[in-house]
Amino acid sequence: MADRSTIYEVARRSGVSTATVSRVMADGTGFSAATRERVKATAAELSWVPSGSARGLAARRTGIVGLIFPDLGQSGDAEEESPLYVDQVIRGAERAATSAGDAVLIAATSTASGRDLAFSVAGKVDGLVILARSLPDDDIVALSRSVPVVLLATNLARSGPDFVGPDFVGADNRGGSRAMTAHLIAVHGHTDLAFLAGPAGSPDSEERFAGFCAALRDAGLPEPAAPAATGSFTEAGGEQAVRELIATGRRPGAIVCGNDEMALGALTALRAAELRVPADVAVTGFDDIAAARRARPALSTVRQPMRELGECSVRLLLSRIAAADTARKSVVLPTELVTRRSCSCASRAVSGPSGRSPG
Amino acid sequence: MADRSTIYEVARRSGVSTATVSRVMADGTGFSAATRERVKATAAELSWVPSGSARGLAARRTGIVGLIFPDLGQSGDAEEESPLYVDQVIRGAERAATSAGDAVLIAATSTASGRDLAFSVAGKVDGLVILARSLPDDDIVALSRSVPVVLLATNLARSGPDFVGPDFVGADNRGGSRAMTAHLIAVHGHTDLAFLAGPAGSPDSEERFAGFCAALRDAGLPEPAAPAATGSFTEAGGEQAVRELIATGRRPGAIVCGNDEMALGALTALRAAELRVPADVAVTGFDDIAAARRARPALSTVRQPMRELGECSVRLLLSRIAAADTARKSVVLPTELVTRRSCSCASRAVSGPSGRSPG
DNA sequence: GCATCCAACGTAAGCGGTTACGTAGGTAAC
DNA sequence: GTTACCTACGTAACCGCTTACGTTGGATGC
Repeated sequence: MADRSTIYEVARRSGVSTATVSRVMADGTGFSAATRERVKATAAELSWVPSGSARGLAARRTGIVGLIFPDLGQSGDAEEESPLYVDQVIRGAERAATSAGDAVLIAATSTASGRDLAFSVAGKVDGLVILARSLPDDDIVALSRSVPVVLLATNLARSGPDFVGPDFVGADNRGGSRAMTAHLIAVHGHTDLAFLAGPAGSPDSEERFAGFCAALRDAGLPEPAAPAATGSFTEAGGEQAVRELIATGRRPGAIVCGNDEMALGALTALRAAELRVPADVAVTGFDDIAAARRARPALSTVRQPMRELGECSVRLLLSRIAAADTARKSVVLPTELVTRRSCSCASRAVSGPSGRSPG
Repeated sequence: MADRSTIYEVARRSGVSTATVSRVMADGTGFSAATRERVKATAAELSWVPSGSARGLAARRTGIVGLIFPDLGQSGDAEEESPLYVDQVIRGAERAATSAGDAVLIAATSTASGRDLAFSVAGKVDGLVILARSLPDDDIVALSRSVPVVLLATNLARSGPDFVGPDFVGADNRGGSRAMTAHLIAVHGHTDLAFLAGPAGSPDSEERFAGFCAALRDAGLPEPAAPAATGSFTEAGGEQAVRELIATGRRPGAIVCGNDEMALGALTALRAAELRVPADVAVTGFDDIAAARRARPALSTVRQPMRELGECSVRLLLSRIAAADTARKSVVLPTELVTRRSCSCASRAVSGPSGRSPG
């Protein structure tokens, strides 16, 4: 509690200068073993902890990285255990940071306070990891002008000629979607597949659609020019999109959805239309949120390695902080196929890496 | 990236002094609207964010609170989604901090690095919330000498005459256990109940045992002098303890376990002994970890309000930071009874607050 | 018309470390 | 016995803010 003692006090009592105390505390060199012990003893005796603020100021390095994530499930998840999606990322980030001697500052952006919060955090850290859907692109661009930023699982839409965006870490959307689609074709014999896209302009959705198309091409099936339907990345969006699809008279054998929420909505719409899943139509998602496993039927999906994404993004951020003026990097982590009932699989999980590529 | 500009640069370009810039950025008073806009514009133009370190140094307040938690499930939870226990606390802490304008720094202590990590964090924050099982008591005492500390869901064993421990926030162990035991007696008619205690000296275990005894007393049943068995707070501990209990020839109608892990172990031991749960013997846990719901039979247990605990501990910490020299506080939050198959209940969840009391 | 008061600033002394640079004393080389 | 060099420190100039205190100029009171 008595946070009163300073490096001066410790130096005085140890009979050395503040420089020496500083060197000892930083595990540096330039002092004898005896001096080291004396200083450490004095510090312990005074229960002195060097001030992070003073250190940060003088050394121009706080030793803190910030993680900004969207505050999903503000309400309504009293019953539902909230998607541990974000939690895994947090844990991964913490682990990577700690093992590098840094700490992680977390902040959830509720749409209201997002901008101010983010800027407040930006001042306290050496760099920022920004998770998808935390902030509008403009704010991200603004932030990245005052502090190193790594984007996680999202990418800036704007890619002008000389615009160099922040570093990026994400999962292999294309490969995962391609693997899932190939699975539906090769294992379950589907030939009439429909893709349910997320909001227009979403890089995630576009990449997943590209993977879907690639798998069709691979199998020699006709490749659609555009997704069969489009909606927002929500249950309501998926339900709506499938309802409209059905209304057009289309009856695909399988529906590949842009994400799990949409797939969940798709299940609802299909049930309402008295179509059985997977007997009449197979449904797949993307992300493997907690609800996917609990859906009836359990949802086949593509899992993103959340913890690894968290770790990876912090590592990338730290390397960027250490070397500011190197080329922009982007890292793509492999996804994992999770096959459950909704695609007619009985097995628990067939896993397989989907690919890995530089950006 | 160009984190170059300082308050001096902003002041110069705005034609004011640094004091005015500072006042504007802190949303203070003592400047005209015109000045305010000019400064804000300049700041945005330079994409300047005030340095948290410099602010912290000058104002003696970082605006950061630290949360220290144990790094459970380092390995082996590839299949198991790790108990979201801690994650809920983190989210709660984040919410409370953010709404007070602060941020949360998180750090997981793996037994190896615990001490150093904690002290490193202590220097960067205004105060610390320390979750149960993160650190040995000695380290907690040491930390609390250099920074305000709130203990979460654990309490220091040592309570010497003039020893004033840190503030404390926890769930109503006694009330929760009492309610569960009363449920077993009143609803399911049990009269021969056994308590499976955690490690000796654990305040949690002791309080839960006390609640167990109180319920027996309430019902006019004989009250044991000591728990029927004792083990560590793990599955192995619970399994072992029940095996030994059975070996003595004892066949209680219900086993009230010190926590969920022990209860899970108990299920295993009972199965091995060919005793059916709940037909032959009822089993209950404490905590409501994720695995409790998925156990066969699903485990009846007592849920701690993790998110609320996180929120509450941060709020308490912030009030302590604001007013250092007030009496030690302790807050006890009510628990919730969660009845599932393992106590013969079919219903999903019967909830009820268990009590609330000052310390 | 003059004292009073207040809003709107400016001045400058820290806050508690880090670190470039300087120095003393001892050792090795020749 | 010098010179050169290295280890183990000390000196002091920052790092970029906050804030107590001082100042100014116009409005107000009488």
